[in-house]
Amino acid sequence: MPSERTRRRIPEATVARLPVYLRILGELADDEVESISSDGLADLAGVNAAKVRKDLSFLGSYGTRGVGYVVAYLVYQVRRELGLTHDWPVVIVGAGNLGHALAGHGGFSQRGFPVAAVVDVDPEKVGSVLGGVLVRHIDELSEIVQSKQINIGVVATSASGAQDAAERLVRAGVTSILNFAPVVLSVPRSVEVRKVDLAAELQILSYYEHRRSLAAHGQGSSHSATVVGLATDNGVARRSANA
Amino acid sequence: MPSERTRRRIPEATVARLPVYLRILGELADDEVESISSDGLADLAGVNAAKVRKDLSFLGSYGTRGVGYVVAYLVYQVRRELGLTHDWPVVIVGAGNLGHALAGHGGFSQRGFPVAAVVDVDPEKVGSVLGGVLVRHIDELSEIVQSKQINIGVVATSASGAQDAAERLVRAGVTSILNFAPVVLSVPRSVEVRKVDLAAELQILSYYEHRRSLAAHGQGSSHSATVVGLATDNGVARRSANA
DNA sequence: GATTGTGAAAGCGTTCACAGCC
DNA sequence: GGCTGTGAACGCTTTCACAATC
Repeated sequence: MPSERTRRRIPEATVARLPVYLRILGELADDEVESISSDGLADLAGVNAAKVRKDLSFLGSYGTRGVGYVVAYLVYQVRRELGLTHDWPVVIVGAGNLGHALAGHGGFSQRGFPVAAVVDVDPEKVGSVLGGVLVRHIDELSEIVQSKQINIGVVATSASGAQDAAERLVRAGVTSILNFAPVVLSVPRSVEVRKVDLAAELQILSYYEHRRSLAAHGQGSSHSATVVGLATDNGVARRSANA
Repeated sequence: MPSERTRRRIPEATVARLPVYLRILGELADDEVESISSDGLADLAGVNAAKVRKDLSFLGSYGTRGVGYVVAYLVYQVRRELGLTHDWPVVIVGAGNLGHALAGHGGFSQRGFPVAAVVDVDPEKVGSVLGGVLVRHIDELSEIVQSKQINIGVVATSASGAQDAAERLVRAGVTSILNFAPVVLSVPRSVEVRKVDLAAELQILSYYEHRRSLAAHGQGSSHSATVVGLATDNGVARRSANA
């Protein structure tokens, strides 16, 4: 009999939404809200209620029909599923602009990801203090990762330094990487990589802006009815727009 | 006859990958590579060749059978599709840690998104210079957006300031927002929002790390064969891993 | 009466596999 | 022979709709 703990794998799309639910549930708990319906949660998360119910059903049956979900209990279950029952110290590679901001950004430690170390290749930067953490030389990476039991590394180098940083992290024993450099990292399949590509995000927005301007100038193909939607700004209100 | 310019809408997933192809094509051009096959591009982008061909086919038939794609021509076509034939000035709201890093980050202007302005609510911060841009008061937002014809805004405030920042941006006339604050923004449907949620990214990595540790400790359900995969680290090689 | 949990349907996105073209 | 472009198959994700439960 497989342990009750190891249930079916959770779809990627659901995993990506759990942190959003978790944050909202935390806020509700702070406001001393005791329970919430899938509808309410959906509203706050900007998704629809069916999705919330499906997503949460992958964790188990933690709601009560006719009532909703008990906030505190659900927080506990989501945290457990995400592996947030203990802290995950991270190491940041790159003490430049971005590494600086990330180390100084309280949100990390606050949410269970204390910055255990910052390393850089540049000896000039070694020794300075970033967000309360001493910057060390990248050659010390292995020792740091080992001694502090770090599983997650953050690549905050320039594009040209990123692949090397990733390889060093992998060699040091890190198995998950969050990559801020605009490069496709080459790592063993066993290493999980997520990327945050700022320029790409802006380019995606640019695509939609561009389309919009084509439509607005009557270059729209069959129906320029979509343009009407643009005009139908209902001030600043949404909530349950996705229903 | 609809203009040749306004072709079928491009799937979201494809739009999200175009910036990656574009960056790689740019590097190839710098290296004076003249043409590339879908296979080669797929390799560099970390996806498979069928996906590259499907994606590019949405732009039109710009390849040559038996040969591949001419790099310079494809760069032009992708840029045109993404609306990158002109610059898109952006305004950053929030002159804190993150706003600082973003403004100082050369990558923005370099890729066609010059930081036209940084604004903040805090009068203390107004007047200082960030990444070569003077920080102005948020009350001047409308004037700035109007006079500089800004369509894209970046929310780099704290969680508590984000919704207000978004509303001000929308009122000022911005129609696309890149949100770095850990909040679900409520905006009119006509406004495009993309979010970058650092804590969420780390929590997603934590999920996979956590799973891994469950499997490693023999708590795996049916087959712990996946663990073997972990041991099969082939040093640091991947490329075409997705094929 | 309210709300969850979930099969079934619909909608997207990815991959296959091959005809078409150089 | 090599490589693109694409219909068709497949798989994942979302949404619907309703029986089960409080």
